[in-house]
Amino acid sequence: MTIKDIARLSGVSVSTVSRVLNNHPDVSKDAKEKVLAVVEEYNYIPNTSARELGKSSSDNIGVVVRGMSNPFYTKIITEIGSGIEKAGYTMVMQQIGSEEDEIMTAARMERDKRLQGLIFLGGCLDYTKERMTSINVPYVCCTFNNQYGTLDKSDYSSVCIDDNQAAYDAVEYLVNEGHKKIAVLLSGANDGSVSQVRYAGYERALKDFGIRVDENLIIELNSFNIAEAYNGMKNWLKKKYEFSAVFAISDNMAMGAMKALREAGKNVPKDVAVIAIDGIEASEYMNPVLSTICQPMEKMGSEAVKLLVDIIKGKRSHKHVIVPTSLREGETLK
Amino acid sequence: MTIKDIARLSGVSVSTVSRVLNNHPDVSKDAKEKVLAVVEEYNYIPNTSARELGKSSSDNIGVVVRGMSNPFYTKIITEIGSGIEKAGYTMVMQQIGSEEDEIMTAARMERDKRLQGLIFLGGCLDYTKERMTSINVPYVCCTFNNQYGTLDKSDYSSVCIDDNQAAYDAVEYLVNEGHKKIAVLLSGANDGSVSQVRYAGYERALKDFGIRVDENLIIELNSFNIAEAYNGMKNWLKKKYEFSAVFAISDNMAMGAMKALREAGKNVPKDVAVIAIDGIEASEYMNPVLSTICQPMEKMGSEAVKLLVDIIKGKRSHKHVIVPTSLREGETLK
DNA sequence: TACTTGACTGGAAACGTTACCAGTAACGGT
DNA sequence: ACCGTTACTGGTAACGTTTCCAGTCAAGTA
Repeated sequence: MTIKDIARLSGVSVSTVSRVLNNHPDVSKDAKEKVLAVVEEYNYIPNTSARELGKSSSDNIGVVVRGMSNPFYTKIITEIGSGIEKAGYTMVMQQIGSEEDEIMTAARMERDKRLQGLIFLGGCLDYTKERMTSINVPYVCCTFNNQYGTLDKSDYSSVCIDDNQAAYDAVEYLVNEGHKKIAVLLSGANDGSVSQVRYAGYERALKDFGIRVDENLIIELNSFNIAEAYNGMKNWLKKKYEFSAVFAISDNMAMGAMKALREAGKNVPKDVAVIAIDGIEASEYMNPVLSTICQPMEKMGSEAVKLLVDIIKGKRSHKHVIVPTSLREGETLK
Repeated sequence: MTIKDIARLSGVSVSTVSRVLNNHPDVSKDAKEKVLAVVEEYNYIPNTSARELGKSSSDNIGVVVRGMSNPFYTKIITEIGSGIEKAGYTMVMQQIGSEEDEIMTAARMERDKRLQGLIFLGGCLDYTKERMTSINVPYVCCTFNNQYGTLDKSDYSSVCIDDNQAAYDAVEYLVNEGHKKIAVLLSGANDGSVSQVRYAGYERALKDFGIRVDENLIIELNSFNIAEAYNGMKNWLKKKYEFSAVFAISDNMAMGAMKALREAGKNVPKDVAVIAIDGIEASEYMNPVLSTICQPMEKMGSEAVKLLVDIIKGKRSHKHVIVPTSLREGETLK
């Protein structure tokens, strides 16, 4: 079944069929009906490859995810997927490990799959203006915004929370409960991005509240991995530094850390208060329930898609969206 | 940059360039080198649409996921994604809600994206022989195997654990601890599939150990959703049925249920023992650590891809793989 | 020597669309 | 009566590959 067969069967030309299928104007009601009837009858589906070749473009939107194992991303991806679908595009997802280069991956994808746009999820700070020249389609950074990077704000879009402020808020909650020795659980320089920004918020808060930053209370991990947080915390606890609270820059880390605390005989929240950022579902079912600054994951996903699609269609220019956070008062604070 | 340009620049014909790019035999070493040099120099990437059109086929493998929100699937998807990538194919993923029809979705995808094969993740029991005739490429069912369905075993492949036996094992552990009043948390008929099979294992075990099935101890939910398990358990607890253990057919459900138990003042495991099936990462970090029958998620994902690719390439015929489970002895058993 | 084989090559017709261009017919305004 | 416009239509050249076919040339064989 090709467009030619449809043309023959409905008694019009190939051009007319193509016009009908693409909702072009200038086609008579009569012709339209005839064509659609035949299309319906034979359950005809156009050949995507041929269509893409003809148009020299596609309806593909690329999604590059760094570290999909973090459950925080799952919800966002789900939302992005259905958003892309609904907008009539196709999602082409590529997950990459921490060692791979997402910009090169994206550039390859862009050409290979003839992408119309890109969404980066969980990216890094090292997006530089020069490197991004290899990307020739509009892109949206979801969950980070290259705040300290060299990118030109008018060259891309972003959807994220105010990470610095979220961290600040978290620390403020702890300080208000009387905590002064606040350990911070973060991911090392390589994984950069969000981790660094949130750390900056931690530092800013401490400074504001007149608390000295204590190097010994900084627990640096290599990733956002839950198991690693567990091990990292376990090792750090052996050093017996004094502390009364933990600020984990992600729920996942907090979950790992809490297990280590429990095993070390520390009661949360009696002995140690814990707060984090993310608001994933699992952490709401822990015992005790994790107190955390929630990111509106669904909204972030749908917003990223909406933005990108509008930009692709030329309906708007690049924009940087800061979505609001909310506190989940769990049982780990006091 | 097209194949024509490459041909011109390397002084050979288009055909030869095509042959080089596709690793066809019968091309001289000399020509091959010249072409590859030019390809390298100009960083040429073939046009996928044109290639697909020319071959009237693609390198796409479809993945249809029902309910990606269940973290159990995330790991499998990750593995499937990288497996497909490594095999030189492209993953086209489509997630569907509980109300959508995955067979129709798959059939549409197959034609639209010119799929070479399909992987179904988290499917249903209602795959019937007639309905599956709309799928004309090989497919692999991952995490379920249509055990009670009407499909012909030689028409498809599957990779899953022995769900019936896993449930049996779980119940056996409980019985060995002396439990007789074992509540079961499962997902209602619509969501069928795995839930039904596991329930059958529960029943079989009870029968084997001389315990009567008590309708009151069957807690039926509408999905595998954690929040729903929480609410379902909460409501069920109001009925004050006597019970000493809970068998949840999935980790996610167990996590929801445990929160409800906690809030009802029931201590796990002192008052109530809990066991589940899945072995997701989060449940290992709960307090208490969930005891569960682990599925080898990575293996299941990679196995599914390997099987499918081999079948696509004609290297083997359909096969049904049962992967082994393992017990994670957590802290919810005694 | 003549004939076959094998290794390699190029030309060109597909593949199934889109988009441009030219063309027709009907209709309104001068 | 003529022209311009509008509403529609069909023909056909792209789009960038793959693949088939026919060919060349050199080496091996009878």
